Amino acid sequence: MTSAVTTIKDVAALAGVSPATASRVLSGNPATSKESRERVVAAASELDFHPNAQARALRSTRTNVIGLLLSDVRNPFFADLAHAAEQAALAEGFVTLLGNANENMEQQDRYLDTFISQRVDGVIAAPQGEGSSSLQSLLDRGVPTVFVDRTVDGINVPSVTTDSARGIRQAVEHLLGQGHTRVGYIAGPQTTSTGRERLRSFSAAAQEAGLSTDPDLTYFGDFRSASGSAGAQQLLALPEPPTALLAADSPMAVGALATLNSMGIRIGQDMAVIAFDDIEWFSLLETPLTVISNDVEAMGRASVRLLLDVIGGGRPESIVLPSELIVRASSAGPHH
Amino acid sequence: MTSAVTTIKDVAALAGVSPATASRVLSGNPATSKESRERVVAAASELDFHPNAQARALRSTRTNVIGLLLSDVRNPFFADLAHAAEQAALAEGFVTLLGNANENMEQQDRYLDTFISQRVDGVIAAPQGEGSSSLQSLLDRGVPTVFVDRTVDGINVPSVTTDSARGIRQAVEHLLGQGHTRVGYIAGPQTTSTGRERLRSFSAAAQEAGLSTDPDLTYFGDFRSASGSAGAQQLLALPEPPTALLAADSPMAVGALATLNSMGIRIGQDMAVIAFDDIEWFSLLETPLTVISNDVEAMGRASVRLLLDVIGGGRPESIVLPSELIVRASSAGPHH
DNA sequence: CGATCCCATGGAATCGATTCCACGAAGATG
DNA sequence: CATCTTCGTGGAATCGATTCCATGGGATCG
Repeated sequence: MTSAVTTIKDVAALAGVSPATASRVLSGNPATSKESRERVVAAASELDFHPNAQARALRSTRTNVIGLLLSDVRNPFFADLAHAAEQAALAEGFVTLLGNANENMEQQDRYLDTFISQRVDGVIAAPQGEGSSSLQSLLDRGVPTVFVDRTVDGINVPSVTTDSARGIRQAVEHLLGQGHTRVGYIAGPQTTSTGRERLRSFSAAAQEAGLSTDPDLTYFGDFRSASGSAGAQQLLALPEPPTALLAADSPMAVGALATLNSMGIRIGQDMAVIAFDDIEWFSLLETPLTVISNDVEAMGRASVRLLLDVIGGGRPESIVLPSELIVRASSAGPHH
Repeated sequence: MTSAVTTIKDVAALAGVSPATASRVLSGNPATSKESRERVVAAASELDFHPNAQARALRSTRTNVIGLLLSDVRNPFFADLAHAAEQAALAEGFVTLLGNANENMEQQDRYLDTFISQRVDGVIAAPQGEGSSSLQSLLDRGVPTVFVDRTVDGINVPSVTTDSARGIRQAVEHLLGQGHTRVGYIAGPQTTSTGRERLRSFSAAAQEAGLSTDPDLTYFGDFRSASGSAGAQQLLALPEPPTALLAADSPMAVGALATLNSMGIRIGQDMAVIAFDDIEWFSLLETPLTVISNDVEAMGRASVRLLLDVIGGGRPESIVLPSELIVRASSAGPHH
């Protein structure tokens, strides 16, 4: 390990040109001769030169880093989203700083502050809450930002979201068609736009379809599996329990399934179950799960595309992707 | 949006001190008076000052960024690992650059080069392959590095791995006890240390236990679910098919399960199945899945702990975590 | 053939923090 | 009361790239 780090000066010296020329060659500036291009490239590879990204960013005010703020990569939905976004970013020459907010406001703000300090070129966020001062700082500084999956009321940045109303309406109508009238809803946290929108859509659809609007049929979870278990337990303990359950995301659905299994309640027979988000293995369950699916891959790619547009100075329109009910065996009629 | 960015000079001016003093206060240098501390902190908050991480890193040669190189976050094992590592790093004041290598050598090298350029303070990698020149560059430069889950032969860096031999031996003995003698093995890619070690352990255990060592009973997959499906198909098409399957990771197990389901083969009755890695919902399947489990959370945390030790100049011992068979219903005896 | 333009180039300033060094004031010691 | 520390401070150098600006040589044009 040679203690001295190789800098662009070393490369320039070896190539017999000035640092300015070496820099031009290495950063693709066209104002260079073929001769110096060859010499510099050879020298750089000879010295195994890796330009210092900090120095470069300091002067040029571009970092080629984007910040990706999610709730939790352990949720398959976000894992897919993270993978799609990261791969799309990489293809455009960006690397990804990952932040898991864990549905926690403080951690979200901590990451947003870090993104500001890191001077990331842009941020893709699945935000939560309302009055985040860090989010406001980010926008005040003009850091290019797009929302993905979720939005924040009153903050106008381009977003890629899912139209959950459509899938939820289909689900409600499907359940009604199967003879269900009391449907338990395991809601997401009302601090997220998706949590709110899905609950609103469900309530509206339930009312229109003539399902019971008993408020006890709604349980407020937090998008994590433990709350799905708790929700299922509470709903089943009602004097007049539901005959069907709809969970607002897949971890809560998993939690609910675990509860049902452990109570010996047969899914699709004693209890219909529908989950939001289609996860690969949901179709492998004893009773394949009926789901409201959306295209996560497309969402991840679209968010990067939008962000690049914003970075480039554009003002792209927000994108709303469709959701759709996929009927499998878990949503059969009530047991008689 | 004021066009001028606020720098530490602005903070210093507002606080009535020099930039040097402001810097000392903001970076926690104890050589500061209470008075200037208060004034600087107040000024910084008043101006919503976020120090430029690039400038700081350039001078101080510390970035407070670590690079995390994984195969694919969509694999729940790596998602759990990423989450644990990222949270542990955050608690120590580090943010995480995420790289998905996708079991692809070029992409791995691309990320390692990026990590070098970004001058990350350390790298946690689940590597693959052998003669990666980028990996060699990383180590030649003395970038603190630890391996997690996987290692590279001939490269001596601290690592956190799983002793898969133990769990595999238990699985083989368990299957033998259930009367199985032909066990199909869906192996991981032999370009990874885990792929090799698990195959070696399985072969050794199978031989010792007296199971069939027919080479056709081994299918070489790539740790992705499609190869699990293909593997199950090929193994079942043998003239003398196995009565049990062991998959070297969870996505391949999922693929195999999908194939078995679609062929109408009943898991735990017509075919025993055991998977490596315990995923939350494996116990929710029609036939809860017998697995070889390991503590991913602990692995993630340990890798950060080791890395911090290396960054601090230590030479920590590698850690090997145990694996253990968890018997559920999917591994019953062969059907008669 | 002289004036003009273009293009590759090098020198030097610059980005925004940290840190070395020197300095003066205050407190400790004999 | 003189000397020696200790401590907080500011000025200036520094990290390693990019980029502005000036320059000289060759091609182009009238």
